Amino acid sequence: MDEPEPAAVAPGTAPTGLGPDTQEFLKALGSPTRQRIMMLFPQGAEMSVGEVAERTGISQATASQQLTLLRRGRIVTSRREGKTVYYRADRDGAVAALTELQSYLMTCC
Amino acid sequence: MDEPEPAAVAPGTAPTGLGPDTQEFLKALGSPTRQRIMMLFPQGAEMSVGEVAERTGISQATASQQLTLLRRGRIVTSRREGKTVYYRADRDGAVAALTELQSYLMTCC
DNA sequence: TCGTCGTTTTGTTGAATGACAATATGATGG
DNA sequence: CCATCATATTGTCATTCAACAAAACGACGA
Repeated sequence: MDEPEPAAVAPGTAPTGLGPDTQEFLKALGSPTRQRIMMLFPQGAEMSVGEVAERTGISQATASQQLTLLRRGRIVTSRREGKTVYYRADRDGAVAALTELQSYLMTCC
Repeated sequence: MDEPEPAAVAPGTAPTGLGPDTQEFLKALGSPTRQRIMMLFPQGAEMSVGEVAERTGISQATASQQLTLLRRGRIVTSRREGKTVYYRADRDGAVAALTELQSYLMTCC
Protein backbone atom coordinates (compact mmCIF):
# COMPACT_ATOMS: atom_id res chain seq x y z
CA MET A 1 0.00 0.00 0.00
CA ASP A 2 2.23 2.74 -1.23
CA GLU A 3 -0.73 4.70 -2.58
CA PRO A 4 -1.29 7.65 -0.26
CA GLU A 5 -5.06 7.68 -0.01
CA PRO A 6 -6.80 10.84 -1.26
CA ALA A 7 -8.49 11.40 2.10
CA ALA A 8 -11.78 12.80 0.81
CA VAL A 9 -11.27 16.53 0.57
CA ALA A 10 -13.85 19.05 -0.53
CA PRO A 11 -13.19 20.20 -4.11
CA GLY A 12 -11.45 23.55 -4.18
CA THR A 13 -9.99 22.71 -0.83
CA ALA A 14 -7.29 20.26 -1.88
CA PRO A 15 -4.29 19.68 0.36
CA THR A 16 -2.02 22.50 -0.72
CA GLY A 17 -0.12 22.84 2.49
CA LEU A 18 -2.02 26.02 3.20
CA GLY A 19 -4.90 25.90 5.63
CA PRO A 20 -8.40 26.00 4.15
CA ASP A 21 -8.92 29.48 5.55
CA THR A 22 -5.91 30.79 3.68
CA GLN A 23 -7.04 29.09 0.49
CA GLU A 24 -10.40 30.81 0.80
CA PHE A 25 -8.66 34.07 1.54
CA LEU A 26 -6.76 33.86 -1.73
CA LYS A 27 -9.80 32.85 -3.73
CA ALA A 28 -11.76 35.72 -2.26
CA LEU A 29 -9.13 38.33 -3.05
CA GLY A 30 -8.48 36.82 -6.46
CA SER A 31 -11.42 38.69 -7.91
CA PRO A 32 -10.88 42.26 -9.13
CA THR A 33 -14.40 43.18 -8.09
CA ARG A 34 -13.79 42.01 -4.57
CA GLN A 35 -10.40 43.70 -4.53
CA ARG A 36 -12.21 46.90 -5.42
CA ILE A 37 -14.75 46.39 -2.67
CA MET A 38 -12.03 45.96 -0.10
CA MET A 39 -10.47 49.26 -1.06
CA LEU A 40 -13.60 51.00 0.15
CA PHE A 41 -12.78 50.20 3.73
CA PRO A 42 -10.42 52.72 5.24
CA GLN A 43 -9.10 52.34 8.74
CA GLY A 44 -11.74 50.32 10.53
CA ALA A 45 -14.69 51.89 8.73
CA GLU A 46 -18.04 50.17 8.61
CA MET A 47 -20.29 50.11 5.57
CA SER A 48 -23.74 48.78 4.84
CA VAL A 49 -24.41 46.50 1.90
CA GLY A 50 -26.29 49.27 0.14
CA GLU A 51 -23.40 51.67 0.55
CA VAL A 52 -20.97 49.17 -0.92
CA ALA A 53 -23.32 48.60 -3.83
CA GLU A 54 -23.65 52.29 -4.49
CA ARG A 55 -19.97 53.14 -4.23
CA THR A 56 -18.90 50.28 -6.47
CA GLY A 57 -21.73 50.67 -8.95
CA ILE A 58 -22.87 47.08 -8.66
CA SER A 59 -26.35 45.89 -7.78
CA GLN A 60 -27.39 45.39 -4.20
CA ALA A 61 -27.78 41.66 -4.72
CA THR A 62 -24.32 41.31 -6.20
CA ALA A 63 -22.79 43.33 -3.40
CA SER A 64 -24.41 41.05 -0.85
CA GLN A 65 -23.07 37.98 -2.60
CA GLN A 66 -19.54 39.28 -2.95
CA LEU A 67 -19.47 40.40 0.65
CA THR A 68 -20.50 36.89 1.64
CA LEU A 69 -17.52 35.51 -0.25
CA LEU A 70 -15.23 38.02 1.41
CA ARG A 71 -16.58 36.98 4.78
CA ARG A 72 -15.97 33.35 3.91
CA GLY A 73 -12.34 34.30 3.27
CA ARG A 74 -12.20 36.00 6.66
CA ILE A 75 -11.47 39.33 5.07
CA VAL A 76 -14.53 41.05 6.45
CA THR A 77 -16.85 40.52 9.36
CA SER A 78 -20.47 41.54 9.58
CA ARG A 79 -22.60 42.95 12.31
CA ARG A 80 -26.34 43.43 12.24
CA GLU A 81 -27.92 46.56 13.62
CA GLY A 82 -31.65 46.62 13.15
CA LYS A 83 -32.39 46.19 9.47
CA THR A 84 -29.00 47.03 8.20
CA VAL A 85 -25.89 44.87 8.16
CA TYR A 86 -22.53 46.53 8.58
CA TYR A 87 -19.36 45.07 7.18
CA ARG A 88 -15.83 45.92 8.15
CA ALA A 89 -12.35 44.60 7.42
CA ASP A 90 -11.42 41.59 9.52
CA ARG A 91 -8.05 42.40 10.94
CA ASP A 92 -7.46 39.07 12.65
CA GLY A 93 -8.42 37.02 9.60
CA ALA A 94 -6.23 39.03 7.30
CA VAL A 95 -3.27 38.91 9.63
CA ALA A 96 -3.65 35.16 10.00
CA ALA A 97 -3.73 34.62 6.25
CA LEU A 98 -0.77 36.88 5.59
CA THR A 99 1.20 35.18 8.31
CA GLU A 100 0.55 31.80 6.80
CA LEU A 101 1.48 33.04 3.35
CA GLN A 102 4.68 34.42 4.70
CA SER A 103 5.59 31.18 6.38
CA TYR A 104 4.98 29.38 3.11
CA LEU A 105 7.26 31.86 1.43
CA MET A 106 10.04 30.77 3.75
CA THR A 107 9.66 27.17 2.68
CA CYS A 108 9.72 27.74 -1.06
CA CYS A 109 12.07 30.67 -1.60
CA MET B 1 -20.60 67.65 -13.61
CA ASP B 2 -20.51 65.68 -10.44
CA GLU B 3 -20.09 62.39 -12.30
CA PRO B 4 -16.54 61.14 -11.72
CA GLU B 5 -15.51 59.83 -15.10
CA PRO B 6 -14.57 56.12 -15.27
CA ALA B 7 -11.10 56.81 -16.72
CA ALA B 8 -10.83 53.87 -19.15
CA VAL B 9 -9.03 51.09 -17.30
CA ALA B 10 -8.33 47.59 -18.58
CA PRO B 11 -10.93 45.16 -17.22
CA GLY B 12 -9.52 43.07 -14.40
CA THR B 13 -7.09 45.84 -13.66
CA ALA B 14 -9.39 48.38 -12.09
CA PRO B 15 -8.00 50.95 -9.68
CA THR B 16 -8.09 49.00 -6.46
CA GLY B 17 -5.31 50.81 -4.71
CA LEU B 18 -3.12 47.75 -5.20
CA GLY B 19 -0.56 47.72 -7.97
CA PRO B 20 -1.39 45.64 -11.05
CA ASP B 21 1.33 43.16 -10.13
CA THR B 22 -0.26 42.50 -6.79
CA GLN B 23 -3.68 42.13 -8.37
CA GLU B 24 -2.24 39.53 -10.72
CA PHE B 25 -0.54 37.84 -7.82
CA LEU B 26 -3.86 37.42 -6.04
CA LYS B 27 -5.64 36.24 -9.14
CA ALA B 28 -2.92 33.71 -9.81
CA LEU B 29 -2.98 32.27 -6.30
CA GLY B 30 -6.76 32.36 -6.18
CA SER B 31 -6.94 29.05 -8.01
CA PRO B 32 -6.72 25.84 -5.98
CA THR B 33 -4.93 24.12 -8.84
CA ARG B 34 -2.27 26.78 -8.92
CA GLN B 35 -2.03 26.74 -5.15
CA ARG B 36 -1.32 23.05 -5.42
CA ILE B 37 1.31 23.59 -8.06
CA MET B 38 3.13 26.08 -5.88
CA MET B 39 3.34 23.59 -3.06
CA LEU B 40 5.56 21.44 -5.24
CA PHE B 41 8.39 23.90 -4.98
CA PRO B 42 10.44 23.37 -1.87
CA GLN B 43 13.29 25.66 -0.99
CA GLY B 44 14.49 27.02 -4.32
CA ALA B 45 13.85 23.82 -6.25
CA GLU B 46 13.51 23.88 -10.02
CA MET B 47 11.04 21.75 -11.94
CA SER B 48 10.31 21.19 -15.60
CA VAL B 49 6.81 21.58 -17.00
CA GLY B 50 6.55 17.83 -17.48
CA GLU B 51 7.48 17.18 -13.87
CA VAL B 52 4.85 19.58 -12.63
CA ALA B 53 2.29 17.91 -14.89
CA GLU B 54 3.19 14.47 -13.61
CA ARG B 55 3.24 15.35 -9.94
CA THR B 56 -0.06 17.20 -10.08
CA GLY B 57 -1.77 14.74 -12.37
CA ILE B 58 -2.77 17.34 -14.93
CA SER B 59 -1.91 17.29 -18.61
CA GLN B 60 1.31 18.75 -19.78
CA ALA B 61 -0.49 21.44 -21.78
CA THR B 62 -2.53 22.52 -18.77
CA ALA B 63 0.57 22.65 -16.61
CA SER B 64 2.23 24.92 -19.11
CA GLN B 65 -0.76 27.25 -19.12
CA GLN B 66 -1.07 27.43 -15.37
CA LEU B 67 2.63 28.04 -14.98
CA THR B 68 2.28 30.92 -17.40
CA LEU B 69 -0.39 32.45 -15.19
CA LEU B 70 1.79 31.97 -12.14
CA ARG B 71 4.62 33.68 -13.94
CA ARG B 72 2.33 36.55 -14.85
CA GLY B 73 1.63 36.93 -11.13
CA ARG B 74 5.37 36.99 -10.45
CA ILE B 75 5.13 33.88 -8.34
CA VAL B 76 7.48 31.83 -10.47
CA THR B 77 10.23 32.55 -12.94
CA SER B 78 11.33 30.39 -15.82
CA ARG B 79 14.65 29.53 -17.31
CA ARG B 80 15.25 27.63 -20.52
CA GLU B 81 17.96 25.01 -20.73
CA GLY B 82 18.02 23.30 -24.07
CA LYS B 83 14.63 21.86 -24.76
CA THR B 84 13.34 21.93 -21.25
CA VAL B 85 12.07 24.91 -19.30
CA TYR B 86 12.65 25.05 -15.59
CA TYR B 87 10.38 26.92 -13.24
CA ARG B 88 11.13 28.02 -9.73
CA ALA B 89 9.48 30.16 -7.07
CA ASP B 90 10.08 33.88 -7.57
CA ARG B 91 11.20 35.12 -4.21
CA ASP B 92 11.38 38.78 -5.13
CA GLY B 93 7.95 38.83 -6.71
CA ALA B 94 6.33 37.09 -3.80
CA VAL B 95 8.01 39.32 -1.26
CA ALA B 96 6.91 42.39 -3.16
CA ALA B 97 3.30 41.28 -3.30
CA LEU B 98 3.19 40.30 0.35
CA THR B 99 4.73 43.60 1.30
CA GLU B 100 2.10 45.50 -0.61
CA LEU B 101 -0.67 43.41 0.89
CA GLN B 102 0.67 44.10 4.31
CA SER B 103 0.80 47.80 3.73
CA TYR B 104 -2.80 47.69 2.57
CA LEU B 105 -3.66 45.85 5.75
CA MET B 106 -2.36 48.78 7.72
CA THR B 107 -4.69 51.16 5.93
CA CYS B 108 -7.86 49.18 6.40
CA CYS B 109 -7.54 47.47 9.76
C1' DT C 1 18.37 18.38 -43.23
C1' DC C 2 15.38 15.18 -40.64
C1' DG C 3 13.39 13.34 -36.50
C1' DT C 4 12.56 13.72 -32.05
C1' DC C 5 11.63 15.56 -27.58
C1' DG C 6 9.86 19.13 -24.54
C1' DT C 7 7.16 23.06 -24.60
C1' DT C 8 3.78 26.27 -26.14
C1' DT C 9 -0.30 27.54 -28.64
C1' DT C 10 -4.90 26.64 -30.49
C1' DG C 11 -9.58 24.84 -30.61
C1' DT C 12 -13.13 22.95 -28.10
C1' DT C 13 -16.11 21.51 -24.27
C1' DG C 14 -18.12 21.41 -19.69
C1' DA C 15 -18.11 23.70 -15.30
C1' DA C 16 -17.74 27.73 -12.48
C1' DT C 17 -18.41 32.67 -11.93
C1' DG C 18 -20.41 37.40 -12.02
C1' DA C 19 -24.01 40.09 -12.86
C1' DC C 20 -28.89 41.39 -12.74
C1' DA C 21 -34.02 41.26 -11.79
C1' DA C 22 -37.34 39.26 -9.07
C1' DT C 23 -38.69 37.20 -4.95
C1' DA C 24 -38.20 35.85 -0.11
C1' DT C 25 -36.70 36.78 4.64
C1' DG C 26 -36.32 39.64 8.84
C1' DA C 27 -36.66 43.55 11.64
C1' DT C 28 -39.06 47.84 12.91
C1' DG C 29 -42.70 51.27 13.24
C1' DG C 30 -47.46 52.31 13.00
C1' DC D 1 -51.01 42.52 12.09
C1' DC D 2 -49.54 45.04 8.17
C1' DA D 3 -46.50 47.96 5.50
C1' DT D 4 -41.92 49.07 4.71
C1' DC D 5 -37.01 49.07 4.47
C1' DA D 6 -32.48 46.63 4.19
C1' DT D 7 -30.61 42.44 3.20
C1' DA D 8 -30.45 37.71 1.53
C1' DT D 9 -31.75 34.19 -1.73
C1' DT D 10 -33.20 32.33 -6.17
C1' DG D 11 -33.40 31.94 -11.14
C1' DT D 12 -31.33 33.12 -15.32
C1' DC D 13 -28.01 34.53 -18.74
C1' DA D 14 -23.46 35.79 -20.55
C1' DT D 15 -18.77 35.42 -19.74
C1' DT D 16 -14.71 33.34 -18.04
C1' DC D 17 -12.00 29.42 -16.80
C1' DA D 18 -9.87 24.75 -16.47
C1' DA D 19 -8.91 20.96 -18.76
C1' DC D 20 -7.89 18.04 -22.70
C1' DA D 21 -6.34 16.61 -27.44
C1' DA D 22 -4.18 18.04 -31.40
C1' DA D 23 -1.20 20.85 -33.90
C1' DA D 24 2.65 24.27 -34.15
C1' DC D 25 7.25 25.71 -32.32
C1' DG D 26 12.11 25.36 -31.09
C1' DA D 27 16.21 23.20 -29.84
C1' DC D 28 19.03 19.65 -30.17
C1' DG D 29 21.51 15.26 -32.17
C1' DA D 30 22.08 11.94 -35.85
